[in-house]
Amino acid sequence: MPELPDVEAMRQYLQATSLHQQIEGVELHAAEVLLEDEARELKKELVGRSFASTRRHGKYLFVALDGEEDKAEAHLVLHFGMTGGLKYFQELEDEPEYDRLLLHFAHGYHLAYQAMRKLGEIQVIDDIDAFIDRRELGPDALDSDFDLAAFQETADGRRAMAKSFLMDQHTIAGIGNVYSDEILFQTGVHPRTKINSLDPESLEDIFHTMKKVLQEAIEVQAQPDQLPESFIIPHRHEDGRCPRCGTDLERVKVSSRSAYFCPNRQQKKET
DNA sequence: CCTATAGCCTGACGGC
DNA sequence: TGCCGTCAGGCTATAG
Repeated sequence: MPELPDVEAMRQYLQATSLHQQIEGVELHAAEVLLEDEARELKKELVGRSFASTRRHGKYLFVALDGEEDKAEAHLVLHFGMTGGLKYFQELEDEPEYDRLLLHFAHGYHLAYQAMRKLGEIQVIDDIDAFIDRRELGPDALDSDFDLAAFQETADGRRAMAKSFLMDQHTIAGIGNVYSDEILFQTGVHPRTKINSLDPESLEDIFHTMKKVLQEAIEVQAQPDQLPESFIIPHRHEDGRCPRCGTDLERVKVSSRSAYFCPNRQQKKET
């Protein structure tokens, strides 16, 4: 589930539940591939400290660690891959399946990072901006500094298909398979349209729709069943029909991902 | 520089 | 029932 709105919902969730509680224990369960550092280092970094604040960039969640003065600035980095999530709970019987990182707080509550498929990432870093640079992440899609002019600049000269363009984290950080479908659906652009073949008005429409769709999804905590029926997301499955004209939705591969679209409202534009 | 493709990881589901 | 292929809202490395 984790695209920008989902990660933002998790950020708010962690922010609301897990700040300012001392971490007493750290458990790792079959988490090797998720860890950049040695597991022992991760535990050493976390135990005795607490979470002070949160920040998100694209699909990455950063949690600042508070604590001993002699320790350097540090942030826990969480990336959720395709199946990751967070759960805060009190009773150990509520421990979720496939939890890879389990934190025990001083007052008896627990926070679990769980992920069935180990495609995510867990590590501790000292500098968020350096991390974003190192990963060559593009601007966060919802960053207010990322305005229309900046968007037009990133699109300039790009021959990629619209869907691939929106999903490229080096270009814009935060949009994945599902929300790229939504943005293109709402702008009436076929997912295989080449970015450099779009007229300026369509490109501008994509930009504004991108901001609006992501914002709206955050407002409902990225829960698909809370999104408007007029979105394509609730209908994004085999047998799904366009909520605006009733046409059977089609599915095509774009960059080896499944793109759902309405063949009536999203006509392919040849280059 | 750019874009497209395989591979990583694990489980669910449908067809034979 | 068991096996096999495909698919799943991720990213990186590599090939063209």
